Amino acid sequence: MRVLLVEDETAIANFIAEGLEEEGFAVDVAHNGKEGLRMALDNLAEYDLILLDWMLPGASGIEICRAIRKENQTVPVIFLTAKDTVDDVVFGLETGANDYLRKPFAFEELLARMRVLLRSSTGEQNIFSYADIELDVATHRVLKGGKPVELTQKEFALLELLLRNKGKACRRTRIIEKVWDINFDHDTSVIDVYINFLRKKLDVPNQPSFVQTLRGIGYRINDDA
Amino acid sequence: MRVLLVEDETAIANFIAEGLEEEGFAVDVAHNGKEGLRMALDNLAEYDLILLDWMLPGASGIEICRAIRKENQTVPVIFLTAKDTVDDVVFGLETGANDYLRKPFAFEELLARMRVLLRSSTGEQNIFSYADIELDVATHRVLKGGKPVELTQKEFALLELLLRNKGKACRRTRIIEKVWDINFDHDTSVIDVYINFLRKKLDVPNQPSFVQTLRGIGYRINDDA
DNA sequence: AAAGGCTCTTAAGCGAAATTTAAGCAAACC
DNA sequence: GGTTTGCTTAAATTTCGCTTAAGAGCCTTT
Repeated sequence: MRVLLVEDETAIANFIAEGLEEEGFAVDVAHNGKEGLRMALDNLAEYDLILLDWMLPGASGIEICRAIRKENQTVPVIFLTAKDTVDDVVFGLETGANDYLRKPFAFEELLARMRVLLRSSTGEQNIFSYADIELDVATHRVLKGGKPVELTQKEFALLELLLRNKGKACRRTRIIEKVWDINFDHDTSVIDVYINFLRKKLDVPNQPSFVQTLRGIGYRINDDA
Repeated sequence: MRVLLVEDETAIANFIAEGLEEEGFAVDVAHNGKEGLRMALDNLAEYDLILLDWMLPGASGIEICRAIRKENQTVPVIFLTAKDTVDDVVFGLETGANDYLRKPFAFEELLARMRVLLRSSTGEQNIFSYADIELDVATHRVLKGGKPVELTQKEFALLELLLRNKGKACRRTRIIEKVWDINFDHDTSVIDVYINFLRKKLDVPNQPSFVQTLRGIGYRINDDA
Protein backbone atom coordinates (compact mmCIF):
# COMPACT_ATOMS: atom_id res chain seq x y z
CA MET A 1 0.00 0.00 0.00
CA ARG A 2 1.55 3.25 -1.16
CA VAL A 3 0.53 6.55 0.44
CA LEU A 4 1.30 10.14 -0.52
CA LEU A 5 1.45 12.56 2.39
CA VAL A 6 1.48 16.29 1.67
CA GLU A 7 2.30 18.20 4.85
CA ASP A 8 4.61 21.16 5.34
CA GLU A 9 5.22 20.92 9.05
CA THR A 10 8.16 18.56 9.30
CA ALA A 11 7.38 17.37 12.80
CA ILE A 12 3.85 16.29 11.91
CA ALA A 13 4.96 14.85 8.59
CA ASN A 14 7.59 12.68 10.24
CA PHE A 15 5.25 11.58 12.96
CA ILE A 16 2.63 10.41 10.51
CA ALA A 17 5.07 8.93 8.00
CA GLU A 18 6.86 6.90 10.65
CA GLY A 19 3.63 5.70 12.14
CA LEU A 20 2.33 4.56 8.77
CA GLU A 21 5.60 2.85 7.88
CA GLU A 22 5.40 0.88 11.08
CA GLU A 23 2.01 -0.27 9.89
CA GLY A 24 3.53 -1.48 6.66
CA PHE A 25 2.65 1.40 4.32
CA ALA A 26 5.12 2.82 1.83
CA VAL A 27 4.97 6.58 2.39
CA ASP A 28 6.09 9.39 0.10
CA VAL A 29 6.20 12.81 1.72
CA ALA A 30 5.85 16.16 -0.05
CA HIS A 31 6.78 19.17 2.06
CA ASN A 32 4.97 21.90 0.15
CA GLY A 33 2.06 22.37 -2.19
CA LYS A 34 3.96 22.51 -5.44
CA GLU A 35 5.94 19.39 -4.71
CA GLY A 36 2.76 17.66 -3.60
CA LEU A 37 0.94 18.61 -6.78
CA ARG A 38 3.78 17.36 -8.95
CA MET A 39 4.19 14.09 -7.10
CA ALA A 40 0.46 13.47 -7.11
CA LEU A 41 0.07 14.04 -10.83
CA ASP A 42 3.27 12.28 -11.90
CA ASN A 43 2.54 9.01 -10.14
CA LEU A 44 -1.16 9.14 -9.47
CA ALA A 45 -1.68 5.54 -10.48
CA GLU A 46 0.91 4.40 -7.95
CA TYR A 47 -0.85 5.74 -4.89
CA ASP A 48 -3.50 3.82 -3.02
CA LEU A 49 -4.38 6.77 -0.81
CA ILE A 50 -3.50 10.45 -0.45
CA LEU A 51 -3.30 12.55 2.73
CA LEU A 52 -3.50 16.30 2.29
CA ASP A 53 -2.94 19.25 4.53
CA TRP A 54 -5.16 22.16 3.52
CA MET A 55 -2.92 25.19 4.09
CA LEU A 56 0.35 24.69 2.29
CA PRO A 57 2.96 26.94 0.77
CA GLY A 58 2.93 26.76 -3.03
CA ALA A 59 -0.46 25.18 -3.73
CA SER A 60 -3.30 24.55 -1.29
CA GLY A 61 -4.61 21.10 -0.48
CA ILE A 62 -7.85 22.10 -2.15
CA GLU A 63 -6.06 22.80 -5.42
CA ILE A 64 -4.23 19.49 -5.21
CA CYS A 65 -7.46 17.65 -4.49
CA ARG A 66 -9.16 19.27 -7.48
CA ALA A 67 -6.25 18.36 -9.74
CA ILE A 68 -6.35 14.77 -8.52
CA ARG A 69 -10.07 14.44 -9.08
CA LYS A 70 -9.71 15.79 -12.57
CA GLU A 71 -7.40 12.89 -13.41
CA ASN A 72 -8.64 10.11 -11.23
CA GLN A 73 -12.06 9.68 -9.76
CA THR A 74 -11.34 6.84 -7.41
CA VAL A 75 -8.15 7.20 -5.38
CA PRO A 76 -9.13 7.99 -1.77
CA VAL A 77 -8.18 11.43 -0.43
CA ILE A 78 -8.21 12.45 3.23
CA PHE A 79 -7.81 16.02 4.46
CA LEU A 80 -5.83 16.51 7.66
CA THR A 81 -6.18 20.10 8.71
CA ALA A 82 -6.55 22.64 11.44
CA LYS A 83 -9.42 24.29 9.59
CA ASP A 84 -12.23 22.99 11.71
CA THR A 85 -15.49 24.78 11.05
CA VAL A 86 -18.40 22.88 9.59
CA ASP A 87 -18.17 25.00 6.46
CA ASP A 88 -14.55 24.00 6.00
CA VAL A 89 -15.42 20.34 6.36
CA VAL A 90 -18.31 20.59 3.93
CA PHE A 91 -16.20 22.50 1.44
CA GLY A 92 -13.36 20.01 1.67
CA LEU A 93 -15.67 17.07 1.16
CA GLU A 94 -17.43 18.70 -1.76
CA THR A 95 -14.10 19.27 -3.44
CA GLY A 96 -13.84 15.52 -3.76
CA ALA A 97 -12.17 14.33 -0.58
CA ASN A 98 -13.39 11.11 0.99
CA ASP A 99 -12.77 12.05 4.60
CA TYR A 100 -11.75 15.01 6.68
CA LEU A 101 -9.89 14.92 10.00
CA ARG A 102 -9.60 17.97 12.20
CA LYS A 103 -6.21 18.55 13.78
CA PRO A 104 -5.21 17.54 16.29
CA PHE A 105 -6.30 13.98 15.64
CA ALA A 106 -5.40 10.63 17.12
CA PHE A 107 -3.11 8.55 14.94
CA GLU A 108 -5.25 5.50 15.63
CA GLU A 109 -8.28 7.26 14.24
CA LEU A 110 -6.43 8.24 11.09
CA LEU A 111 -5.37 4.64 10.65
CA ALA A 112 -8.87 3.35 11.17
CA ARG A 113 -10.29 5.83 8.66
CA MET A 114 -7.61 4.97 6.12
CA ARG A 115 -8.43 1.30 6.45
CA VAL A 116 -12.10 2.03 5.82
CA LEU A 117 -11.23 3.67 2.53
CA LEU A 118 -8.81 0.95 1.53
CA ARG A 119 -11.27 -1.86 2.11
CA SER A 120 -11.85 -2.77 -1.45
CA SER A 121 -15.36 -3.04 -2.68
CA THR A 122 -15.97 -5.82 -5.13
CA GLY A 123 -18.92 -5.42 -7.39
CA GLU A 124 -20.15 -8.64 -8.88
CA GLN A 125 -21.96 -9.08 -12.11
CA ASN A 126 -24.44 -11.45 -13.53
CA ILE A 127 -23.53 -11.72 -17.16
CA PHE A 128 -24.24 -14.71 -19.34
CA SER A 129 -22.99 -14.97 -22.90
CA TYR A 130 -22.83 -17.07 -26.02
CA ALA A 131 -20.66 -16.05 -28.97
CA ASP A 132 -21.25 -12.33 -29.42
CA ILE A 133 -24.51 -12.38 -27.48
CA GLU A 134 -24.38 -11.02 -23.94
CA LEU A 135 -27.15 -10.95 -21.37
CA ASP A 136 -26.84 -8.89 -18.20
CA VAL A 137 -29.37 -9.90 -15.58
CA ALA A 138 -28.66 -6.97 -13.29
CA THR A 139 -29.25 -4.30 -15.89
CA HIS A 140 -31.75 -6.30 -17.90
CA ARG A 141 -29.83 -5.73 -21.08
CA VAL A 142 -28.91 -7.83 -24.07
CA LEU A 143 -26.10 -7.01 -26.45
CA LYS A 144 -25.39 -8.59 -29.82
CA GLY A 145 -21.92 -7.79 -31.10
CA GLY A 146 -21.77 -4.91 -28.64
CA LYS A 147 -25.02 -3.38 -29.85
CA PRO A 148 -28.10 -3.36 -27.65
CA VAL A 149 -31.01 -5.54 -28.69
CA GLU A 150 -34.41 -4.75 -27.23
CA LEU A 151 -36.18 -7.82 -25.93
CA THR A 152 -39.59 -8.06 -24.34
CA GLN A 153 -40.04 -9.57 -20.89
CA LYS A 154 -40.87 -13.05 -22.11
CA GLU A 155 -38.11 -13.02 -24.69
CA PHE A 156 -35.63 -11.96 -22.05
CA ALA A 157 -36.78 -14.56 -19.55
CA LEU A 158 -36.55 -17.32 -22.14
CA LEU A 159 -33.08 -16.28 -23.29
CA GLU A 160 -31.95 -16.04 -19.69
CA LEU A 161 -33.12 -19.56 -18.97
CA LEU A 162 -31.33 -20.93 -22.02
CA LEU A 163 -28.08 -19.08 -21.26
CA ARG A 164 -28.10 -20.06 -17.59
CA ASN A 165 -28.21 -23.65 -18.81
CA LYS A 166 -25.65 -23.29 -21.56
CA GLY A 167 -24.61 -26.75 -22.75
CA LYS A 168 -27.60 -28.39 -21.11
CA ALA A 169 -30.90 -29.32 -22.66
CA CYS A 170 -33.91 -27.26 -21.59
CA ARG A 171 -37.01 -29.42 -21.74
CA ARG A 172 -40.18 -27.85 -23.00
CA THR A 173 -41.99 -28.63 -19.77
CA ARG A 174 -39.26 -26.88 -17.80
CA ILE A 175 -39.35 -23.87 -20.07
CA ILE A 176 -43.10 -23.60 -19.62
CA GLU A 177 -42.74 -23.84 -15.87
CA LYS A 178 -39.94 -21.31 -15.56
CA VAL A 179 -40.87 -18.70 -18.10
CA TRP A 180 -44.60 -19.10 -18.18
CA ASP A 181 -46.65 -20.71 -15.45
CA ILE A 182 -46.59 -24.11 -13.88
CA ASN A 183 -50.24 -24.38 -14.71
CA PHE A 184 -49.94 -23.29 -18.28
CA ASP A 185 -51.91 -25.02 -20.97
CA HIS A 186 -49.46 -27.64 -22.13
CA ASP A 187 -50.41 -28.00 -25.77
CA THR A 188 -49.63 -24.58 -27.01
CA SER A 189 -47.01 -23.32 -29.36
CA VAL A 190 -45.93 -20.24 -27.43
CA ILE A 191 -42.46 -21.62 -26.96
CA ASP A 192 -41.98 -22.14 -30.66
CA VAL A 193 -43.23 -18.67 -31.35
CA TYR A 194 -40.86 -17.12 -28.83
CA ILE A 195 -37.89 -19.15 -30.00
CA ASN A 196 -38.72 -17.78 -33.40
CA PHE A 197 -38.78 -14.21 -32.04
CA LEU A 198 -35.36 -14.70 -30.45
CA ARG A 199 -33.90 -16.19 -33.60
CA LYS A 200 -35.15 -13.29 -35.65
CA LYS A 201 -33.53 -10.83 -33.30
CA LEU A 202 -30.29 -12.65 -32.57
CA ASP A 203 -29.37 -14.99 -35.42
CA VAL A 204 -27.08 -14.14 -38.30
CA PRO A 205 -28.79 -14.85 -41.65
CA ASN A 206 -27.57 -17.99 -43.44
CA GLN A 207 -25.74 -19.17 -40.35
CA PRO A 208 -26.71 -21.89 -37.88
CA SER A 209 -28.94 -20.60 -35.12
CA PHE A 210 -27.48 -19.75 -31.72
CA VAL A 211 -30.00 -22.12 -30.20
CA GLN A 212 -30.32 -25.77 -31.20
CA THR A 213 -33.62 -27.56 -31.52
CA LEU A 214 -33.69 -30.89 -29.71
CA ARG A 215 -36.54 -32.65 -31.38
CA GLY A 216 -39.01 -34.12 -28.92
CA ILE A 217 -37.15 -32.61 -25.98
CA GLY A 218 -36.65 -28.89 -26.14
CA TYR A 219 -33.77 -26.50 -26.89
CA ARG A 220 -30.12 -26.00 -26.06
CA ILE A 221 -27.47 -23.34 -26.44
CA ASN A 222 -24.14 -25.03 -27.06
CA ASP A 223 -21.19 -24.84 -24.74
CA ASP A 224 -18.58 -23.99 -27.32
CA ALA A 225 -18.60 -20.20 -26.90
CA MET B 1 -32.04 7.57 -2.40
CA ARG B 2 -33.29 5.48 0.46
CA VAL B 3 -31.83 5.78 3.94
CA LEU B 4 -32.37 3.72 7.08
CA LEU B 5 -32.01 5.67 10.32
CA VAL B 6 -31.78 3.74 13.59
CA GLU B 7 -32.11 6.14 16.52
CA ASP B 8 -34.06 5.72 19.73
CA GLU B 9 -34.32 9.36 20.79
CA THR B 10 -37.44 10.54 19.01
CA ALA B 11 -36.45 14.20 18.93
CA ILE B 12 -33.13 13.50 17.22
CA ALA B 13 -34.67 10.93 14.91
CA ASN B 14 -37.34 13.37 13.77
CA PHE B 15 -34.86 16.18 13.31
CA ILE B 16 -32.60 14.09 11.10
CA ALA B 17 -35.42 12.37 9.21
CA GLU B 18 -37.14 15.65 8.38
CA GLY B 19 -33.90 17.28 7.34
CA LEU B 20 -33.07 14.41 5.04
CA GLU B 21 -36.56 14.30 3.57
CA GLU B 22 -36.27 17.97 2.72
CA GLU B 23 -33.14 17.02 0.82
CA GLY B 24 -35.11 14.47 -1.14
CA PHE B 25 -34.13 11.27 0.62
CA ALA B 26 -36.66 8.58 1.40
CA VAL B 27 -36.09 7.87 5.09
CA ASP B 28 -37.15 4.86 7.15
CA VAL B 29 -36.76 5.25 10.90
CA ALA B 30 -36.29 2.44 13.40
CA HIS B 31 -36.72 3.45 17.04
CA ASN B 32 -34.87 0.64 18.75
CA GLY B 33 -32.19 -1.91 18.06
CA LYS B 34 -34.38 -4.87 17.36
CA GLU B 35 -36.56 -3.00 14.92
CA GLY B 36 -33.45 -1.59 13.26
CA LEU B 37 -31.90 -5.00 12.89
CA ARG B 38 -35.03 -6.43 11.38
CA MET B 39 -35.56 -3.57 8.97
CA ALA B 40 -31.91 -3.62 7.91
CA LEU B 41 -31.87 -7.33 7.21
CA ASP B 42 -35.31 -7.52 5.62
CA ASN B 43 -34.67 -4.87 3.00
CA LEU B 44 -30.91 -4.49 2.93
CA ALA B 45 -30.69 -4.29 -0.81
CA GLU B 46 -33.08 -1.36 -0.89
CA TYR B 47 -31.03 0.97 1.28
CA ASP B 48 -28.42 3.25 -0.21
CA LEU B 49 -27.07 4.26 3.18
CA ILE B 50 -27.58 3.40 6.84
CA LEU B 51 -27.27 5.71 9.86
CA LEU B 52 -26.77 3.99 13.21
CA ASP B 53 -26.85 5.15 16.76
CA TRP B 54 -24.50 3.06 18.90
CA MET B 55 -26.37 2.73 22.17
CA LEU B 56 -29.84 1.42 21.53
CA PRO B 57 -32.36 -0.61 23.45
CA GLY B 58 -32.74 -4.12 22.04
CA ALA B 59 -29.62 -4.47 19.92
CA SER B 60 -26.63 -2.12 19.78
CA GLY B 61 -25.57 -0.30 16.64
CA ILE B 62 -22.43 -2.43 16.65
CA GLU B 63 -24.48 -5.61 16.43
CA ILE B 64 -26.57 -4.17 13.64
CA CYS B 65 -23.48 -3.09 11.76
CA ARG B 66 -21.93 -6.56 12.08
CA ALA B 67 -25.13 -8.18 10.87
CA ILE B 68 -25.24 -5.83 7.88
CA ARG B 69 -21.63 -6.51 6.94
CA LYS B 70 -22.23 -10.24 7.10
CA GLU B 71 -24.84 -9.85 4.37
CA ASN B 72 -23.59 -6.96 2.34
CA GLN B 73 -20.09 -5.57 2.05
CA THR B 74 -20.87 -2.40 0.18
CA VAL B 75 -23.79 -0.45 1.61
CA PRO B 76 -22.36 2.62 3.39
CA VAL B 77 -22.85 2.77 7.16
CA ILE B 78 -22.33 5.86 9.32
CA PHE B 79 -22.31 5.85 13.10
CA LEU B 80 -23.90 8.82 14.83
CA THR B 81 -23.13 8.58 18.48
CA ALA B 82 -22.24 10.27 21.72
CA LYS B 83 -19.44 7.79 22.31
CA ASP B 84 -16.54 10.03 21.44
CA THR B 85 -13.23 8.53 22.49
CA VAL B 86 -10.69 7.57 19.88
CA ASP B 87 -11.08 3.95 20.90
CA ASP B 88 -14.80 4.13 20.24
CA VAL B 89 -14.23 5.61 16.80
CA VAL B 90 -11.62 3.03 15.89
CA PHE B 91 -13.79 0.21 17.17
CA GLY B 92 -16.79 1.47 15.25
CA LEU B 93 -14.86 1.79 12.02
CA GLU B 94 -13.29 -1.64 12.41
CA THR B 95 -16.71 -3.14 12.81
CA GLY B 96 -17.36 -2.17 9.22
CA ALA B 97 -18.71 1.37 9.35
CA ASN B 98 -17.62 3.81 6.67
CA ASP B 99 -17.73 6.94 8.79
CA TYR B 100 -18.26 7.99 12.36
CA LEU B 101 -19.74 11.26 13.59
CA ARG B 102 -19.54 12.30 17.21
CA LYS B 103 -22.68 13.85 18.68
CA PRO B 104 -23.47 16.66 18.65
CA PHE B 105 -22.79 17.16 14.96
CA ALA B 106 -23.83 19.75 12.41
CA PHE B 107 -26.52 18.56 10.05
CA GLU B 108 -24.60 20.06 7.13
CA GLU B 109 -21.57 17.94 7.95
CA LEU B 110 -23.68 14.81 8.11
CA LEU B 111 -25.10 15.68 4.73
CA ALA B 112 -21.67 16.32 3.23
CA ARG B 113 -20.32 13.04 4.59
CA MET B 114 -23.35 11.14 3.32
CA ARG B 115 -22.80 12.61 -0.12
CA VAL B 116 -19.18 11.51 -0.11
CA LEU B 117 -20.24 7.95 0.53
CA LEU B 118 -23.08 8.08 -1.98
CA ARG B 119 -20.91 9.41 -4.74
CA SER B 120 -18.24 6.79 -4.16
CA SER B 121 -20.79 4.05 -4.40
CA THR B 122 -21.78 5.39 -7.79
CA GLY B 123 -18.44 6.42 -9.19
CA GLU B 124 -17.37 9.62 -7.47
CA GLN B 125 -19.84 11.99 -8.97
CA ASN B 126 -22.11 14.69 -7.82
CA ILE B 127 -23.17 15.82 -11.23
CA PHE B 128 -25.02 13.53 -13.57
CA SER B 129 -25.93 14.43 -17.10
CA TYR B 130 -27.54 13.28 -20.28
CA ALA B 131 -27.31 15.35 -23.45
CA ASP B 132 -27.93 18.95 -22.36
CA ILE B 133 -29.60 17.92 -19.10
CA GLU B 134 -27.51 18.30 -15.94
CA LEU B 135 -28.41 17.30 -12.43
CA ASP B 136 -26.33 18.43 -9.46
CA VAL B 137 -26.91 16.36 -6.36
CA ALA B 138 -25.05 18.73 -4.07
CA THR B 139 -26.98 21.85 -4.98
CA HIS B 140 -30.15 19.99 -5.84
CA ARG B 141 -30.50 21.77 -9.14
CA VAL B 142 -31.27 20.72 -12.67
CA LEU B 143 -30.20 22.55 -15.79
CA LYS B 144 -31.48 22.02 -19.34
CA GLY B 145 -29.24 23.62 -21.93
CA GLY B 146 -27.69 25.75 -19.19
CA LYS B 147 -31.04 27.09 -18.00
CA PRO B 148 -32.44 26.07 -14.62
CA VAL B 149 -35.51 23.84 -14.61
CA GLU B 150 -37.71 23.74 -11.52
CA LEU B 151 -38.40 20.21 -10.37
CA THR B 152 -40.33 19.05 -7.34
CA GLN B 153 -38.77 16.65 -4.81
CA LYS B 154 -40.31 13.58 -6.38
CA GLU B 155 -39.41 14.66 -9.89
CA PHE B 156 -35.85 15.31 -8.78
CA ALA B 157 -35.56 12.00 -6.96
CA LEU B 158 -36.87 10.11 -9.96
CA LEU B 159 -34.56 11.89 -12.40
CA GLU B 160 -31.62 11.33 -10.07
CA LEU B 161 -32.33 7.62 -9.89
CA LEU B 162 -32.54 7.38 -13.65
CA LEU B 163 -29.38 9.39 -14.24
CA ARG B 164 -27.36 7.53 -11.62
CA ASN B 165 -28.22 4.40 -13.54
CA LYS B 166 -27.61 5.78 -17.00
CA GLY B 167 -27.48 2.91 -19.46
CA LYS B 168 -29.11 0.54 -17.02
CA ALA B 169 -32.72 -0.44 -16.76
CA CYS B 170 -34.57 0.91 -13.74
CA ARG B 171 -37.28 -1.53 -12.89
CA ARG B 172 -40.65 -0.24 -11.77
CA THR B 173 -40.42 -2.04 -8.46
CA ARG B 174 -37.02 -0.48 -7.82
CA ILE B 175 -38.28 2.96 -8.69
CA ILE B 176 -41.20 2.56 -6.31
CA GLU B 177 -38.87 1.40 -3.56
CA LYS B 178 -36.25 4.09 -4.01
CA VAL B 179 -38.36 7.11 -4.78
CA TRP B 180 -41.58 6.18 -3.03
CA ASP B 181 -41.94 3.58 -0.31
CA ILE B 182 -41.05 -0.04 0.03
CA ASN B 183 -44.63 -0.68 1.00
CA PHE B 184 -46.20 1.40 -1.70
CA ASP B 185 -49.27 0.10 -3.44
CA HIS B 186 -47.71 -1.69 -6.37
CA ASP B 187 -50.45 -1.23 -8.92
CA THR B 188 -50.54 2.50 -9.15
CA SER B 189 -49.68 4.80 -11.99
CA VAL B 190 -47.67 7.41 -10.07
CA ILE B 191 -44.54 6.43 -11.90
CA ASP B 192 -46.16 6.96 -15.28
CA VAL B 193 -47.48 10.31 -14.19
CA TYR B 194 -44.08 11.46 -12.95
CA ILE B 195 -42.30 10.22 -16.04
CA ASN B 196 -44.84 12.27 -17.93
CA PHE B 197 -44.04 15.35 -15.79
CA LEU B 198 -40.31 14.93 -16.44
CA ARG B 199 -40.86 14.49 -20.14
CA LYS B 200 -42.96 17.62 -20.31
CA LYS B 201 -40.25 19.60 -18.56
CA LEU B 202 -37.18 18.11 -20.20
CA ASP B 203 -38.02 16.76 -23.64
CA VAL B 204 -37.63 18.62 -26.88
CA PRO B 205 -40.90 18.58 -28.85
CA ASN B 206 -40.93 16.21 -31.84
CA GLN B 207 -37.75 14.53 -30.68
CA PRO B 208 -37.32 11.16 -29.02
CA SER B 209 -37.66 11.37 -25.26
CA PHE B 210 -34.57 11.53 -23.06
CA VAL B 211 -35.91 8.50 -21.22
CA GLN B 212 -36.80 5.22 -22.88
CA THR B 213 -39.77 3.13 -21.88
CA LEU B 214 -38.95 -0.54 -21.36
CA ARG B 215 -42.36 -2.09 -21.52
CA GLY B 216 -43.06 -4.51 -18.71
CA ILE B 217 -39.78 -3.58 -17.04
CA GLY B 218 -39.40 0.12 -16.37
CA TYR B 219 -37.36 2.97 -17.84
CA ARG B 220 -33.85 3.75 -18.95
CA ILE B 221 -31.80 6.77 -19.92
CA ASN B 222 -29.42 5.72 -22.63
CA ASP B 223 -25.70 5.63 -22.30
CA ASP B 224 -24.84 7.50 -25.45
CA ALA B 225 -24.61 11.05 -24.11
C1' DA C 1 -60.31 31.13 9.07
C1' DA C 2 -60.64 31.22 4.20
C1' DA C 3 -58.53 31.25 -0.27
C1' DG C 4 -55.18 30.06 -3.29
C1' DG C 5 -51.29 27.58 -4.85
C1' DC C 6 -48.30 23.77 -5.11
C1' DT C 7 -47.24 18.87 -4.81
C1' DC C 8 -48.56 14.42 -4.81
C1' DT C 9 -51.79 10.74 -5.77
C1' DT C 10 -55.78 8.37 -7.94
C1' DA C 11 -58.64 6.99 -11.65
C1' DA C 12 -60.28 6.21 -16.26
C1' DG C 13 -60.27 5.97 -21.32
C1' DC C 14 -57.44 5.32 -25.18
C1' DG C 15 -54.10 3.32 -28.07
C1' DA C 16 -50.04 0.75 -28.84
C1' DA C 17 -47.33 -3.12 -27.92
C1' DA C 18 -46.80 -7.70 -26.04
C1' DT C 19 -48.61 -12.08 -25.69
C1' DT C 20 -51.27 -15.91 -27.11
C1' DT C 21 -53.93 -18.59 -30.35
C1' DA C 22 -54.61 -20.80 -34.52
C1' DA C 23 -53.68 -22.60 -38.97
C1' DG C 24 -50.99 -23.96 -42.84
C1' DC C 25 -46.45 -25.40 -44.08
C1' DA C 26 -41.80 -27.72 -43.71
C1' DA C 27 -38.67 -30.87 -41.92
C1' DA C 28 -37.40 -35.01 -39.47
C1' DC C 29 -38.27 -39.61 -38.22
C1' DC C 30 -40.26 -44.08 -38.73
C1' DG D 1 -45.44 -41.98 -47.50
C1' DG D 2 -47.43 -41.13 -43.41
C1' DT D 3 -46.92 -39.22 -38.97
C1' DT D 4 -45.05 -36.40 -35.74
C1' DT D 5 -42.87 -32.35 -34.38
C1' DG D 6 -41.40 -27.85 -35.05
C1' DC D 7 -41.50 -23.40 -37.91
C1' DT D 8 -43.72 -19.34 -39.52
C1' DT D 9 -47.16 -16.03 -40.12
C1' DA D 10 -51.19 -13.51 -39.25
C1' DA D 11 -54.93 -12.46 -36.52
C1' DA D 12 -57.13 -12.17 -31.88
C1' DT D 13 -56.67 -11.00 -27.30
C1' DT D 14 -54.77 -9.05 -23.36
C1' DT D 15 -51.76 -6.17 -20.91
C1' DC D 16 -49.43 -2.09 -20.08
C1' DG D 17 -48.17 2.66 -20.42
C1' DC D 18 -49.66 7.40 -21.77
C1' DT D 19 -52.40 11.17 -20.99
C1' DT D 20 -55.81 13.95 -18.67
C1' DA D 21 -58.48 15.58 -15.21
C1' DA D 22 -59.62 15.96 -10.72
C1' DG D 23 -59.21 15.56 -5.70
C1' DA D 24 -56.57 15.38 -1.21
C1' DG D 25 -53.22 17.38 1.74
C1' DC D 26 -50.29 20.94 3.11
C1' DC D 27 -48.37 25.50 3.38
C1' DT D 28 -48.62 30.39 2.71
C1' DT D 29 -51.01 34.56 2.30
C1' DT D 30 -54.59 37.64 3.25
